[in-house]
Amino acid sequence: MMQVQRPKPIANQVTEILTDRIRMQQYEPGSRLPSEDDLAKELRVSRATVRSALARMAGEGLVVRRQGDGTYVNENIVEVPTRMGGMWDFLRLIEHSGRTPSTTLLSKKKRPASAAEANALSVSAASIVLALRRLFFADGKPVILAESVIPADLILQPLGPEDGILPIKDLLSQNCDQTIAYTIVDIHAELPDEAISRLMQFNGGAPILRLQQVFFNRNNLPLLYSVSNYNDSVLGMRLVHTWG
Amino acid sequence: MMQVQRPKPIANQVTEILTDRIRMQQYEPGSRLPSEDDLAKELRVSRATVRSALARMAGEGLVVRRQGDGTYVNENIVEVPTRMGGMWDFLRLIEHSGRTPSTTLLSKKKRPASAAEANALSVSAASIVLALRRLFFADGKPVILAESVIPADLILQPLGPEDGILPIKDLLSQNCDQTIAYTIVDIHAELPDEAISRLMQFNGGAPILRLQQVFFNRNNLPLLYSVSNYNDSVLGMRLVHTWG
DNA sequence: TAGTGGTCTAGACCACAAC
DNA sequence: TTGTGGTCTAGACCACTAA
Repeated sequence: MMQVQRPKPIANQVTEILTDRIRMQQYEPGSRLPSEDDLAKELRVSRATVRSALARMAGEGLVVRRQGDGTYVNENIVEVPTRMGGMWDFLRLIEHSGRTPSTTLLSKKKRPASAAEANALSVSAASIVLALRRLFFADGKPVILAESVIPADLILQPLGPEDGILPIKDLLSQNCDQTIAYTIVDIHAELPDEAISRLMQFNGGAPILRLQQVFFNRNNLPLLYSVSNYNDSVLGMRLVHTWG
Repeated sequence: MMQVQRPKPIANQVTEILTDRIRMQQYEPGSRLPSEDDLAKELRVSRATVRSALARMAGEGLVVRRQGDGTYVNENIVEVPTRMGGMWDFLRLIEHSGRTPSTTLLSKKKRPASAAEANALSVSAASIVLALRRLFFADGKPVILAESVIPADLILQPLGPEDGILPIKDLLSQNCDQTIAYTIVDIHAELPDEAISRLMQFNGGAPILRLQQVFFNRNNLPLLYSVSNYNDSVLGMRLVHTWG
């Protein structure tokens, strides 16, 4: 099931190299990186390629660039999961917060879509979908309860017993041969109902974050609709937004 | 107080032109844009410049690009405020949702910083800050209650009577000569206390979204700390995330 | 003034999808 | 096969900051 490894784009490799150096503190927080010309010479690539990598890292907030001065490691950003995929890969998100992640598959079944699901996925009412209910833990404590719904006709390869706990990105790739291009997220504050409170071991009346997401591929085909209940008293939700 | 207008970068102008054409439906939702070569010829710029503009628009989800095929207007994105600034400019955000925005300044005063504020702004405990409490309305209904706090020593120009209702971006620019480079946002679900419920005209026990933000300039200097209480039952919070 | 990042160009070649 | 976007290069010039 492993895909063939075609050579990665040079700019991505440069991004990885520089990101690794920052993570390994080879470039210390707050310090200045070598100039674009120096990096280009060292890595044997053009300055444009280095710039493309640095622009991406600046967009994620990992570095700050100052014209006439230099490129600096952003010391405020170290613990923020600013990577695109990382935000919706709950296991990595929890791990990133310094806790031990784990997950269980509560249920996996095919059923007719609800009205809201059919609407979100642009499929006809009550058409068949595969529904996965999953619970994610941080240090053994439940933090995220997610229900993901996929149109049944997208599934090319039946899910094996281990596939239910895969990140959705990988599940869509392996079982549907689909790649996520973008997602639209609606964020709401909710009071958990009794079923959710029980599963997430709530006792007080604390509110939770509820994220409703639709994932699309490059052809604007809705791939997956997901509702995540997010216990933000345990695991904070943090974003970085860059300007320009 | 108007700044001099230096010529805008060509790539930004191209971005604006193409974005306008999409907004004006000159390029219809779902339709294919002219090829990069054609746009470059038409606008008399290099293909690299066109690509820079299109890459930005694709990063915001406004268009979808398909190698070997073309660049398409994303029909799912029309109402999503994906622009970087737009997310935290509440007046524009409300306007974008199709309602009439308005705002009032509840209070404006200098006072010592709280412990949380001093920590967020990296200033010494109880140093003087300017605090603005603002309430934003959509069609006359209160939707966002925000308290913004600026270190007093950043303020070069005293705030006039009209400055209290400016977007923070403009306020920081005009009165502090500062530009926002990025912001770190923490999102939580909260039950509003009695004071907030009264100001936002709540009656039931519905939870709200609370956003805590710190805005930084390119020198990593904290400029402003803001706590926004967000009535998401009136005004939904929606984000777009692109991959790649 | 020297060195940095910011912008832009022209051109080459590749990967991919539609016809 | 053709045309599209994806990648990369080399080089020029500009804008800004620090010394």
